[in-house]
Amino acid sequence: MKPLYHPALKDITVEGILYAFSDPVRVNIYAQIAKADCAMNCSNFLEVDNRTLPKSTLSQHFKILREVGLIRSERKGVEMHNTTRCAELESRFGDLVPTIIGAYLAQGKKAKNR
Amino acid sequence: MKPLYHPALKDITVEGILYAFSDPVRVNIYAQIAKADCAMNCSNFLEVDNRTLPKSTLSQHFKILREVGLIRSERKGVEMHNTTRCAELESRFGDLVPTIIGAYLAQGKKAKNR
DNA sequence: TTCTGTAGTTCTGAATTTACGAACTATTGA
DNA sequence: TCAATAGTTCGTAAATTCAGAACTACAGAA
Repeated sequence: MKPLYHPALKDITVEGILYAFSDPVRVNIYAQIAKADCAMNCSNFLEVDNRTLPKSTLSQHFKILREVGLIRSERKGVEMHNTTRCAELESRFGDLVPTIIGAYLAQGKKAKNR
Repeated sequence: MKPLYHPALKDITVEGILYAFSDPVRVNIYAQIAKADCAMNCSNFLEVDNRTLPKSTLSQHFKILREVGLIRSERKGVEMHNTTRCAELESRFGDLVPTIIGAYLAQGKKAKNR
């Protein structure tokens, strides 16, 4: 099995980030990892956005988040340990990622209050 | 020909905005409209990102920007008058859109300086 | 060591989405 | 009414995404 690819900070692009966040499932996953900034394995996400997703689909979403440079994934035993790369990202893109996630979460709250 | 659809402010979503910006061509078009905030017709964009695009493709990109709520398009004679809805957007999503466009433009500048 | 269960990846075909040329609509001005 | 310009819509080919099945990797038990 191929080793997981993580781009260097300098190779992370705004286009990549925007592409990754174009799917609400990925925004949701990223927001959850960011909130609980520590261990997060795929199985925590079998339910995202009230939808049950097959693990192959989830694996693809994690792969995209990883290869675009938003998260770091490390194998810990059988599980995968996913964390955000937010410190690095902030050094290069400022508030871009927090602003997107903030807007996404704020909208979610409003929707609930109806 | 069907009249052009523009969503009401309350129907604009973060998901929609992120989806629209997942394509660099659309980010580029939006950034240009925002910069020259006044008349902007499609033909100004036959060249985007150093690529020549057919007008049917451009028309689709404008349609997506419009239907997601990012721009407003009005027919003025034979041409189309495209403007951003930035005041409305800011009232609802704060800095979301300016932050995204800012990050995109900042990256472009860095790339040029190499 | 081997077996079993758990976690995740890769492969593959089907379904969906996107791109773009051709044909069409709308408007203006000769 | 005709021609020219601007843009949209249609149809299909190309590319992308989804999800089930098969596979790999590791840990713990027998």
